[in-house]
Amino acid sequence: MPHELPKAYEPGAIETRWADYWIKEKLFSVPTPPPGETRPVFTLLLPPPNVTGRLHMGHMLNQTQMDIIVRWHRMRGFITLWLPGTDHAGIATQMMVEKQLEKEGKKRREMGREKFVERVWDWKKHYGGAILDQMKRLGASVDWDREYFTMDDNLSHAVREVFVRLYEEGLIYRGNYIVNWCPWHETAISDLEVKHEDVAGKLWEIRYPVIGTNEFITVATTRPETMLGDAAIAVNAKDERYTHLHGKKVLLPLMKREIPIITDELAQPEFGTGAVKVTPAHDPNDFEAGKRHDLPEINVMDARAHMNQNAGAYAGLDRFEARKRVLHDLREQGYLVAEKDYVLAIGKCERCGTVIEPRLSEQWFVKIQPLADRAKEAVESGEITIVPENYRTIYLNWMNNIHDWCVSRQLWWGHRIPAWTCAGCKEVIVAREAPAKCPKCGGAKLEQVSDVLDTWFSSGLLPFTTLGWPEKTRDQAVFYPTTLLITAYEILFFWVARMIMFGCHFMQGHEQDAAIKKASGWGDKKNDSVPFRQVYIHALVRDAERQKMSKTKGNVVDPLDVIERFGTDATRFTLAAMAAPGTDIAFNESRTDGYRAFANKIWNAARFMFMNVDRIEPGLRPGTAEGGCLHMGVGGFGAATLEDRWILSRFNRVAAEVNDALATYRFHEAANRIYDFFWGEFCDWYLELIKPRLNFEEGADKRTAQAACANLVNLFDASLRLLHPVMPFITEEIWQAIYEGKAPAKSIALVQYPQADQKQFDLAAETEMAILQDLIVSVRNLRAELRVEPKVKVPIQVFAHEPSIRTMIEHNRGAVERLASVEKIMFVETSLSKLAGARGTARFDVHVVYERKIDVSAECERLKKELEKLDKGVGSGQRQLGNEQFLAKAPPAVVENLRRQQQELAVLKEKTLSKMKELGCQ
RNA sequence: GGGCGGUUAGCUCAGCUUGGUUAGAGCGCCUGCCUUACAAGCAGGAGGUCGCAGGUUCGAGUCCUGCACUGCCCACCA
Repeated sequence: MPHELPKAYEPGAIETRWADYWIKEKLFSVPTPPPGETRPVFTLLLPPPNVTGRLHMGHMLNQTQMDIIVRWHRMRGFITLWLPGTDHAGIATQMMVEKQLEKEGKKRREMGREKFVERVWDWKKHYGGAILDQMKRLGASVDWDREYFTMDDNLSHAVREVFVRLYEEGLIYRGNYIVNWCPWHETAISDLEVKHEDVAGKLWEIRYPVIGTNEFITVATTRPETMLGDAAIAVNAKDERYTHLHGKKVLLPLMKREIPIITDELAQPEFGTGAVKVTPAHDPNDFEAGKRHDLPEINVMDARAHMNQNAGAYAGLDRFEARKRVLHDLREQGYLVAEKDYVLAIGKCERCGTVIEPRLSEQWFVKIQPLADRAKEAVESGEITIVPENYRTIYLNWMNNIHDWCVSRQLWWGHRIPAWTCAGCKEVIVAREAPAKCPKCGGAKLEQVSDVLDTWFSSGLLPFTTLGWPEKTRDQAVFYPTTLLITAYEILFFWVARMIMFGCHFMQGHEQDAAIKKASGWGDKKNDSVPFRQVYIHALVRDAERQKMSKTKGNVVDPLDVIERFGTDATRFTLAAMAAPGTDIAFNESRTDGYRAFANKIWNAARFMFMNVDRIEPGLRPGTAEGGCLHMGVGGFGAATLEDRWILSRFNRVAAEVNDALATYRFHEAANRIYDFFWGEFCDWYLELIKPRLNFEEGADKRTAQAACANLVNLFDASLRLLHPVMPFITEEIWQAIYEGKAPAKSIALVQYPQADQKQFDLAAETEMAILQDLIVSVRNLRAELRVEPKVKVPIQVFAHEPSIRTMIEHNRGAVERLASVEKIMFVETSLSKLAGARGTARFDVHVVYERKIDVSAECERLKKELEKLDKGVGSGQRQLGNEQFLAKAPPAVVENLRRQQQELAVLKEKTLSKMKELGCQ
């Protein structure tokens, strides 16, 4: 059946068809390998997108890179598991559903917890995971049979198990501390969820009258409303300005409360007045100081950051309104001394932007140091490697300055903390399942603690909970540790660090199946408790102006829109080609447009192939591709020509480079190598060179055409396999078309990735081809210089510097004539380089025999520029060659190269000068 | 207050790990071609003192130091 492909590549239809096919055929589902398995294993956990999420460019970059690496491993024969799932995303999801309720005029609290959670589940069932559907469009080759949700029963069970164990080990504790509190969400959040922002604010100086004196003591604050909860004034013991006030008391303005002057390190003499107000319930430093001096903790705000009854006359006011009133009253009563401009870093909730209020409340914390020590060691020892390496330092620095992790959230959506309070004795019981009665007092009235866990608590467990933990499963033996984690820098601390801490702790003593571990290349790694062996941190995708994409700026590029217009393959290729490690990507559509053209190029090259196959050798399919390399000229097709040997050598070199680049996550290098090879070498040269062989006349010997055809098909097949991880759709489409339903596998994704065969490297062919290309390009240049009419074929003279070069040119005479519009080639035995319309190189001189028609002034202008360039080259070369140090110290090959180059430059210069003279240039 | 990155053609970026041809690509621009795979193409061309200043070296876009501009991350100093 003849291959009929539309003239232009239309990605849309093809891509959805194959994406559906891959899923329907379950091509990427991985059953648990039984004991005795000896193939290497590659495991990758998809960073779970939020269940409320929509696909953005960051996901697309992340998933493209993962899919490239995953497909590459799969094609190289690894048992390749890519595990997908979604995160329940506590705060984000709750917020979204709450906003939805708001539109219906309903409120979460009026609804009650049970109904609300039901509603969220409802939402999840209907709309959750839209992002996974979007992923399918990208061709992400994940195992859909293993899809998980962080609140699935088994994962929730594991979360409780972890919590209880940590509690029993003393690594989780409960207590009253100052935490970051979001008054909008009305919940505690972790340090990481607070974003600091420099804002121009004020520093107010307030004076407090010292009781029993006429003096005042002046303090500075950026949050004057908190003074209502002041418990003391602190001065530094060494600060002589205040020595005489030690032990005295001040009268707190507005509240008319007496509070002591204490000495504490909290007050630094250099800052401001050297005296500082102490508000234990509203500032972490003050809280510590309060503990040291046994001060009362006076909380003056409620959960919404409105002033409470402790705030006296200000009760009921919002904190910012209270601030205004307090300042007003202080000013009126003569206590406000100064108001200074001040730049302060205020913390905001990363989700809603509300200014964080430090709040004293009872929360659950993970005691982090013991976990962090191990997590640090895992990276320091190299059991986990982080790429690019500079993130290693960042990670270790963070681990060195880590604080206990507040894991409780005053939310309703999430994993509820497995702890119960006894109504009788107020004892808190932590248990895997709801206890029937209080173990202390026997009371049966037990109520579960209402807090839920930080989302990252459960996602930090995923590397092992998705593999069946706490059971000891075969999946764990095979797939744990996972091989790699590919993720964005943003969640290095949120997620990556926590997975390392939890993994090292809970999988301690775990051993991967020895045979698999060895086959996978981890035989010498001692520590199998780590959640992954490598971490690759990728860049951020920004907009074309390098701005961070954000909804508020309105500069978000929707990947699905880009895909719609340019195709998934082109979009994937763009991201891969721009993903040089370490630098952010400024996403630029014009690049994608260029790669759409690349897809079209591949498409049309395929049309060309099919056109010839159908005519010359219908039903021809690629031969055995042992080891992924090509076998050309086999099957009695005759000896390989120069272009065959050349392209085969080039292909193998490119395959080596691409494999090498992928092994080190140099995605841009892999993509560019393939691009340059396919377009610049395969299409521009190889296809052009074999056209005469393919265009055999009826009645002539068909064998040459058949050989060319076979080579073409083999090479195309191999190139598609090489490209497949980056552009899975177009490669699948053409690959399937080549095999016409008789493919050796269900998908190109399941056949072997090309590996370089060093035996196919052919330096001679590459050198000869370079000369031939140089000759053809030289003639084209000369034709342009001489203004030869486009269709006129011209005779050329060639002086080959060596007989072998002459032979080579003679053998490829047809190519020169065809590709450079040459009428005939005349070989001469004398140098031609000084003639007008001629060019001399190290290997040959060539002269285009044509009476030139030249625009004299334009030509003179051009020659003048060329001369300047040459002069520069000659100048620097002469300087170097005149330098004894250079001659003595530089490697001989470099010197030799320079000498030869100088000779060539000299000839060119002389020629340029004589041309100018001839034209009468000034 | 610490830490990290970027600065190369009009635009977007490679190249720097390992110093050595006349510094590359895509897009855009100019010239000429509808050459039966592809005008989303082909051939040719213009365009860069590689942010600035020093240093190391026979030789620096590449290594070192400082500076400038720019972006990001971390940080409980009122």
